[in-house]
Amino acid sequence: MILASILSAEALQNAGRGPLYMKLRQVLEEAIRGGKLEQGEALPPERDLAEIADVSRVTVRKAVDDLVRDGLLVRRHGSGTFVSKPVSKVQQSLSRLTSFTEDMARRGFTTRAELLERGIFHPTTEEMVMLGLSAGTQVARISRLRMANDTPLAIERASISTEFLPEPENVTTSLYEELDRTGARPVRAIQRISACNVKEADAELLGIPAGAAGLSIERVSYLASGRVVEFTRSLYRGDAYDFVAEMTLGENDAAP
Amino acid sequence: MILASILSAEALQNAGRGPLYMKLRQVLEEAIRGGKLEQGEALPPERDLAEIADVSRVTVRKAVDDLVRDGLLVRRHGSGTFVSKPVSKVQQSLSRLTSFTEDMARRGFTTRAELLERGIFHPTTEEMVMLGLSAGTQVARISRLRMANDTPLAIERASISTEFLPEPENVTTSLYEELDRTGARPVRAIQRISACNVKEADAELLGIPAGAAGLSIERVSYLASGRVVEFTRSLYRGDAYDFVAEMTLGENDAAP
DNA sequence: AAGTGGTCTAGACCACCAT
DNA sequence: TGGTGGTCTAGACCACTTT
Repeated sequence: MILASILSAEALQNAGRGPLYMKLRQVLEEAIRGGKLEQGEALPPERDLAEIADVSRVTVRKAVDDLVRDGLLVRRHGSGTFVSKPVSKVQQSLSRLTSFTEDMARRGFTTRAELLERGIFHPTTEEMVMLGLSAGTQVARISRLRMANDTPLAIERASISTEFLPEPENVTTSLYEELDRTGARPVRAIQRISACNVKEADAELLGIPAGAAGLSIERVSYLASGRVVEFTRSLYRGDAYDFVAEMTLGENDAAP
Repeated sequence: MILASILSAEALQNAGRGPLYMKLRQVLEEAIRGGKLEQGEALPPERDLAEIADVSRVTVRKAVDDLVRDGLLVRRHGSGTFVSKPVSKVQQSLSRLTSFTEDMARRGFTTRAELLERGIFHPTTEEMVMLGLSAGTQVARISRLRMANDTPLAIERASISTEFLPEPENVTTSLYEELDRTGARPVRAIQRISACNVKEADAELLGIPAGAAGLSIERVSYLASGRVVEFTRSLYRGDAYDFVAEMTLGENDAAP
């Protein structure tokens, strides 16, 4: 076992300072980043690691926990712990309003969407405010898990006034295509981008560990008339998605 | 102790399903979000929590770990565990190129910057590529911890060709002000925004737990001539900063 | 000095996966 | 069935803060 020398109790003594689990974490991290452990390769079982490094299994788990959170390792229950294959990043330009489907197609990715929810519901207070719904009206909701090349990339939860999308079941691939058909394609959108730690349930859908960083994007789309068409919350995998924005210096503030 | 009833062993039995630490986490989370625990209020000591809920201290720590990672609780070594005060979010528009200082001043925040590093150095390979430096030339670096109303908000690490910033020690508040003075104020910039889990060292500077979500922003700024002026990596607290982008639908792709 | 969080241990049992 | 990760325990000692 090659790792025996890297992880020997003596090696740990000489590793960086701090608690044992940090030293162990650091040694493992260097082994991974340094290529001593190849992508997809299995780590020794936790019990073996504990014996090799002469620490308790709890300490091994704490070190591995960190590396899993950082995305360097992947645990598979009952199977083992493996060095992850890095996900290549995808970029989206912010200067142009496009749908996820159009966006990915342009890059040559095959996209797929798994339907999580689709139908007509009673609006939440937030939906009423964002979409400008009057009391008693209903709202169409479409929640989808977006995949690019069969890797989950984002969860998208869209709310649309039934006025513009009376038949949500017609939406199969692109929401914007269907809005085109109903004559309600938005021409302007405002996005709010922030970072968050992905909660357990969403993390499971995206295939990432709970607590991993995600890009949360709230988008409100407008018709030329100024009316709000849709309100979408998306959650992108932080390790797989970049947003690119071009900005210019000038006195031209945002359009009305 | 009010918590005794909320956290009693029986209450835990009836809480959501899953492992003990998840139930405990959920009960605590509901108590916090439901306002049963006020902001700034101290949680009972871990040992007490363990006894109240009739679980081991390790299990209590695992539940609390999660809530600390999510930012609902703050641990203070030797002092206690407290319900965090939420940080109000700040927004930055992406449609206009502004400096941090200008940006915050417009919102009425008082800003302060703690200098982390400032001087002239040998460039890294990345800096040479990004700034288009020729071999043997040097690079000016300014790293600062940005604060708004005395709360750390971002770490900013800027690299500038010495051609445009021969005397980095002149930069006190705004980098752009100094570039204005040397006649090298950029007119265009491209930003790449992504989410990441903040590493220990940076987390400490920002006053957030390691692993919390951060917005990583890489910015390359250009002169009107097209030359690159600066290359900046910023790391914003995910819980305190939003980026807002306005987009329009159209055939107008990004400018050359 | 007393109380708090931070780390660590040895051992146990369960749930899942491969064979 | 045997090996793997997932959870849990009781108890110990250390480091830091408060009094």
